[in-house]
Amino acid sequence: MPADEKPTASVWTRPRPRQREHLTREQIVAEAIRLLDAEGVEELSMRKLGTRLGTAATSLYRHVASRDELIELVVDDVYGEPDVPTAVDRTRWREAVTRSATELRAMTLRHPWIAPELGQVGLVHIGPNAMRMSSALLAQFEAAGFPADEMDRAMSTLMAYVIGMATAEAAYLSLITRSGKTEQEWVAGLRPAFDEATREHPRLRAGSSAQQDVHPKRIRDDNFAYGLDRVLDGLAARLTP
Amino acid sequence: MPADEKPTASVWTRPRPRQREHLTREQIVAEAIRLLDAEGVEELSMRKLGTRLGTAATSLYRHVASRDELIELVVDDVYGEPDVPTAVDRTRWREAVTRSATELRAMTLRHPWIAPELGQVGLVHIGPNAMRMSSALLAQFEAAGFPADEMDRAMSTLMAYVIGMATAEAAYLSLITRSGKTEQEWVAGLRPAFDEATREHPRLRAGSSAQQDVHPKRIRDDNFAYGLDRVLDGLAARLTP
DNA sequence: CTTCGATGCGAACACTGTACGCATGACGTA
DNA sequence: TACGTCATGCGTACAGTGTTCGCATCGAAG
Repeated sequence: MPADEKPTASVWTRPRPRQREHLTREQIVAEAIRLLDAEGVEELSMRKLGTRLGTAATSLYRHVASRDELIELVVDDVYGEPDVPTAVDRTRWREAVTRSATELRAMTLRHPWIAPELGQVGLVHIGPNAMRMSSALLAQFEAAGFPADEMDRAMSTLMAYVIGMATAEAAYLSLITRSGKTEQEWVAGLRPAFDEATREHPRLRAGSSAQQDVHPKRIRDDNFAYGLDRVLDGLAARLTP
Repeated sequence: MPADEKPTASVWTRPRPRQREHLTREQIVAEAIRLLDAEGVEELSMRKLGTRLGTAATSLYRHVASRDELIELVVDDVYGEPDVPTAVDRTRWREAVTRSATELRAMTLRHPWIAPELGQVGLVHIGPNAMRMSSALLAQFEAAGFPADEMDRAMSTLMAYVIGMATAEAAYLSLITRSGKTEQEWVAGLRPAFDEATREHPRLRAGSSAQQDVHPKRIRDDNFAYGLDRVLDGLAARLTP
């Protein structure tokens, strides 16, 4: 065997032709979501994703135009998760909307990395799942009795609240995850710095110190429910004059 | 003159010692904001920013620990822009809050790149400007008569709505800016694709086609005002039972 | 068996954030 | 005036990024 043989010349060194069960866009998106959930958005690189899928990074470009497009696909895929009620009867629209809002929040908390993307791609997505979701949500406001020219403003109001709130929570939880501590440890550890920073703004301290012992997750759930109720109160007032 | 002389050996090739008017953190932040406004967040690189300031990229690290920290500084600096009323009398809290919300939205629209950052850093910032702003806003809810344990929930509700709405708008406007067209051209150009995409969800088309001739900016302003009024209605209902 | 389009992939390019170490300036002290 | 010290600027380098290109190889169709 000559020493200078090219690597591809030997049957042994040449990589076995891989089992050609074709790489699909769906597999790529699914694995990307797994990677994003595990490591966050800035740890998603094409090479790392390729490795996880057992392919070279550049192979991904046969199925996806760019990293940005991949993220668009990933976002729309996640939009397929929330289970928003479709058929609604007139008297229970508020239940349905509450349920939808809760599902959307849960979606964002399951995938905290999605929040900044929503801020980059916008809240109006044209992916199929996002459209299905929006359409179903809009149907709920229609069933509630909102006139046609007010329906989408009502929906935007709700969506803005939900996304805004969930974004704040997601960012907060991402920080904690990156720090490697539990939420309670993290809160406790930050308290001195927080007290120091709020020395000049004692008002900001009032609300949080009252609930010092309550489980943080409970607080967040309550906060979300409180605001959601206020928003729905305000919207409902438009229906019964 | 020997041919192999090192560049630093000659008085002529050696760069003149630069006028040492020290680079400051303030200058860096200010120039970063200018660059971000002009080119967006992913065009902000340390080298490009250095060039604009007439320094080497690595010099920036004497004043700023990392790119991420720079962005934190930049975000807090922008939080210094909105003019939120501080002293409020009991009967006019709603005016004050409306004014604050409008200022916050304007801030986000002036600097659309800030929206994704809010989703990454969180809505609760510990920068001095962000804290001053939060404190002033909270004072308005206090003046309105919200009990201490409800004040910050009310504020969070409002902030979530404002940030959510402004984020959506900012993302939308960023897209348009990047396309190089005016908002009206862009809307018109996208209409066919939109109609195609909404073929299966005709509900989504209803609201937008009704306002086809209205100036888009007007629509956005109205949408924001509508939702803000609903949120404030819902909050106000807690004060006068 | 041959041909052909679709797919995987190695190499390369331009670019990124940032660590390191050296040079140079300004400044307090002798 | 001379020296030492410290903060600052910056050239170099490294590991990593997204993406393009061209070649190799495959499955299926003719």
